[in-house]
Amino acid sequence: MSRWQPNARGRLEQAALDLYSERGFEQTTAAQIAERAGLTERTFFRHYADKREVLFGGAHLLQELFVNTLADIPESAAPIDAMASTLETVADAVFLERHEHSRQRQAVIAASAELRERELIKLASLSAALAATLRRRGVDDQAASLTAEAGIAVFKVGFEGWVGGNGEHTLADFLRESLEELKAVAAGAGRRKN
Amino acid sequence: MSRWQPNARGRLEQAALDLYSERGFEQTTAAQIAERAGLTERTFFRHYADKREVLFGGAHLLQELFVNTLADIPESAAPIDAMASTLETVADAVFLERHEHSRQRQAVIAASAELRERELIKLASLSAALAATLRRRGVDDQAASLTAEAGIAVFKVGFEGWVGGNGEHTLADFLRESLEELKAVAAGAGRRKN
DNA sequence: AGAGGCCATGTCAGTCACTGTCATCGACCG
DNA sequence: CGGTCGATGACAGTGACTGACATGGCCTCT
Repeated sequence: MSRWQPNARGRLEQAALDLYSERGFEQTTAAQIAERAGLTERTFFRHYADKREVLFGGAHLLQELFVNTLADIPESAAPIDAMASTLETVADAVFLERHEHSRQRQAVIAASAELRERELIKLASLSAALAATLRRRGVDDQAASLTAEAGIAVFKVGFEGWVGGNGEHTLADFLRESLEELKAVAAGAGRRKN
Repeated sequence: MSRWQPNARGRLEQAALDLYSERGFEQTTAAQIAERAGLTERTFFRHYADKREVLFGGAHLLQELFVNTLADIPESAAPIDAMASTLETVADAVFLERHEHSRQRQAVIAASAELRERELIKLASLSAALAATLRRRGVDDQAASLTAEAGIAVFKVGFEGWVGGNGEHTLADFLRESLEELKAVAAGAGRRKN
């Protein structure tokens, strides 16, 4: 019999997501999350640097997956194709079974400006890491930054479409569509309505 | 003789930028900013919703300028060209005489994760406003989002180059270069080093 | 000119995010 | 069995931010 229940982090994350969903992020105190998880406020802040971070615990692993996936693609591929392939691979590896979970999580984030800020800086960090990986593959500085930023833009737009959809199409489907649209736009052929 | 010195907001902004530069954002308290501006902490928070916002007072006006500029471009222009033109027009209207000021401000922001978060959400807001403007011009939803995101990416990369440069070239110069690079990247021709 | 309202600011008390410090106590190691 | 370690608790403190109310020049209306 151990002194504490196991998986403190997991309990904190679950309690936080539930409370943020029920009453909103701003209306939830760290002490309430800790209490629901059977811990104290002080312990909450030992596991997470701040109230928002508890929703982004997986971001580091996700970024690693992105970077490793991109690094494993043959350097013969054009940067934009390497990015496209990376996005699709990660989408299939992580987001195939998570439509409902992603939807709930995204709803919570969208409802709070503070959480949106945190999500944006995570995406910026991801973009910087992808750009650095492209540079290691021999891509020019500026081209690497722009390829990574474009990839993130494609991901944002595709993800938004996927989360708002009914689950009939996979995230990878949305990403392919989004990438094609970006190529069309960059070529000066932005699509008109209808 | 009026009861208070005029231009409270301006004094607060100057005091904040100075203090953030001198001792860093986290090491500066709102009370210190207010004191240097000859006001109280409470008054600081009457003018700015939080400690970060004092550095972003002009963002709303800048966004308006972007949107109005884009809205004034003939609808016959391709979306990406309208975006490109908008970026250059704004660059020449606002950032011609501000190289040193932009450099100092950007250094302060880059030094603080919290300030970077705030900057990212301002850029996201700008992107959303530009996308909405493109939609009003008859551009398809997804194409509008991607054109706006691409424009912001071009702006980020160009701005970074300009701020890091010696002032020989204008921001508009950097933006043109960045846009060309994005077009090359999207076409599958990302530039290699050297 | 005088009355009254307006509005930017001051004052003060309160909540909550987050931190530093020290105590506790089961687990594990030798 | 004694000692160390690691996760947690307890508690006090700082600083961001808010709500409520007071103050006193300034403007308007008469």
